[in-house]
Amino acid sequence: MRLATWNVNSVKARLPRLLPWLEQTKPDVLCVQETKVAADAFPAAEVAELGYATAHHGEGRWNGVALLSRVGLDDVRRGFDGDPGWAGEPGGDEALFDEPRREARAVSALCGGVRVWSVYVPNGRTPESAHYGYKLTWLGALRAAVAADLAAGERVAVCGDYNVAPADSDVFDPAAFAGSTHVTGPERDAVAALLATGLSDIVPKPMKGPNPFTYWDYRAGMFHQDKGMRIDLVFASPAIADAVSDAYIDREARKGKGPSDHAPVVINFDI
DNA sequence: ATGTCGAAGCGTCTTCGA
Repeated sequence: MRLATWNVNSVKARLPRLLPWLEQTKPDVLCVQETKVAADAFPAAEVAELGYATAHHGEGRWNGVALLSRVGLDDVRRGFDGDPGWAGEPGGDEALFDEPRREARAVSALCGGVRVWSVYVPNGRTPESAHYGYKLTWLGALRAAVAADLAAGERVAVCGDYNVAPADSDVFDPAAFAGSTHVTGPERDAVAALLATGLSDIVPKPMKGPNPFTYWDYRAGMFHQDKGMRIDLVFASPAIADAVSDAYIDREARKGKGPSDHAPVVINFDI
């Protein structure tokens, strides 16, 4: 089975890159993040022509996650129990409202015998913002939901944009991130706690250079200088992790005309 | 490392988030 995850930064804008990539790479399952389209606006017909069924969880301007599968797509779950929701404006960093609203940041389904999750973890903005607290709480709730899947005996792969670099080696210069989100102790602890439910971090090999980065800012030639981060992660339960035959970052997809700022992570395994 | 990109609003620019 070939499983991939890709933050496409708008599925509408990225369709001219996504469709050829699917044809070339032929993943069995692709986890997509930041679709940025309403629930019914995912280009499902276009990917269906390539043999993929779609489960999309979307809300419009922000967020949005999807699963594309050609090996089955059963028991689809949009969101998860315990999701705390965000009590602010969709784009703001302050909590303003009494009633948090759940955002389209997680979808899971059974694909080829695996409970596959596509997740888009809240950014956190700054460590001082309410959004940062939301990020930590959200990760804690995700941990509980994934633990329930494992307790139910499912094989599990939690894939997506975690907006956390697990280690200093996952950023181009730790000093440049002092005081920033993505590298703080509490964020790394929350990700470690998710792993501690019984998952392994499948670290992909970079196809060029020493750094396993999956994201490079569009600005300032960051990609060409390889000033990136590893924030797109695949966490897999033992039956999968022990069966991985290959794992790589498709940096070719970050090149050329109209790329996403994230590259796909692809893993192959035999179960 | 703040150099770009994408969405949305009533908009052919501005604002915001990432």
